[in-house]
Amino acid sequence: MPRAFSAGDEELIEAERLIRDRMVGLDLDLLSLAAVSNVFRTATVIRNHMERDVLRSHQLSWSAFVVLFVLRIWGSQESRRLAAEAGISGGTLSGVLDTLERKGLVKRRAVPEDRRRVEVALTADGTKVVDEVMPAFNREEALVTGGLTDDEMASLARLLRKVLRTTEDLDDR
Amino acid sequence: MPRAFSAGDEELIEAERLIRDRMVGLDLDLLSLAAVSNVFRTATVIRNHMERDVLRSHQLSWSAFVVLFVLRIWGSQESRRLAAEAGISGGTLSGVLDTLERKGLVKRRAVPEDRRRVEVALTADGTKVVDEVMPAFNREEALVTGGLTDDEMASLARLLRKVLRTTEDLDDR
DNA sequence: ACTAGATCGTTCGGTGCCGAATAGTAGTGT
DNA sequence: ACACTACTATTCGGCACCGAACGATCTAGT
Repeated sequence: MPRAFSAGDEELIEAERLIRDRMVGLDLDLLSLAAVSNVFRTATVIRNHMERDVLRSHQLSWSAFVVLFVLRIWGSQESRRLAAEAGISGGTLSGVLDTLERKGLVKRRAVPEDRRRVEVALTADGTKVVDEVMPAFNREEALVTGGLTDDEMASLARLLRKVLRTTEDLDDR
Repeated sequence: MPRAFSAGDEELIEAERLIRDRMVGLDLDLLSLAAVSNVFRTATVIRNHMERDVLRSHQLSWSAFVVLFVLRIWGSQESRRLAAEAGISGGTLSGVLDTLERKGLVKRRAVPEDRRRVEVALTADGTKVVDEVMPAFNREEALVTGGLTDDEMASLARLLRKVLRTTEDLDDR
């Protein structure tokens, strides 16, 4: 998303005016546009920051880390649920699991009752990696949210959850 | 990010308790964790929604649309700035521009004064595509933020801008 | 039993994405 | 003039990503 949407309040207002001028007649909802744009821009910047400063030194991609984290917190999972929790498609998960299995951080196991399904579990090495990375990751999370009070962090999380649920409801239809 | 972080307040609290239990001794900042997690989860869900319901029918990827949008609003750009505005690396932009140029939506032009640089401009077709897609895109933005009041949307944008700026400052060091 | 349909994980094609390496160009100092 | 440094866009390798197509497996209905 365009940088100027997010650089500061003054620039935001100017950006909105510019958009309204260039898109005259298109009748855009600029409040929604600004809110959604900032979600994307913030996510991109934080993700890049995390990949560079935390994950790279452990040779982990973003999705690989998310998968390991989900397994660490919620325990062994079947592929389908794991993909949903990690927010990636089944096809993508297959590739990520190939990578993680090659590194010995994760293990696939056939489910006896239903041979279509596969259960994924952390190995001891995998557990060790999450426990090393997670604190470093969380330290950076605290840094990037350092400009917010506790109330603002909670408020941010609450507003995002609302948008999230609304979008999921739209998709479920 | 894990679904349970975001499904609702009760589940969030349970998820936090679960994380604290599983990660005991790691001393995590759960407020930061929840805020950042929700940024990612929300961005992913909205992006997937937009790609499926708005961009697919126009054969556009997310980044391709962002590039077209930036060019439409801010006019012709040189590659370097365009990549920064779109939030992607220079290497990625080269590929995206190849795709867009192949479709005839965009045109590269050498800058006479400095032959290293390249200026990118929308074609007439490209302009037409943005003007078709943008209103549909914005309608979906309004839908996904439909659960928020105007004040909440503005507040969400403001909090995200704060996090964004903090992260950018971290990266600039 | 048997078939029709649903559901699972994987594979595949096309694209995006990054960082590193590269080639070409410009500016600076000597 | 010349080297040195800095900067540009591109190419490349490796991984991620999606949706569609696929093969294997389970389930329901007959």
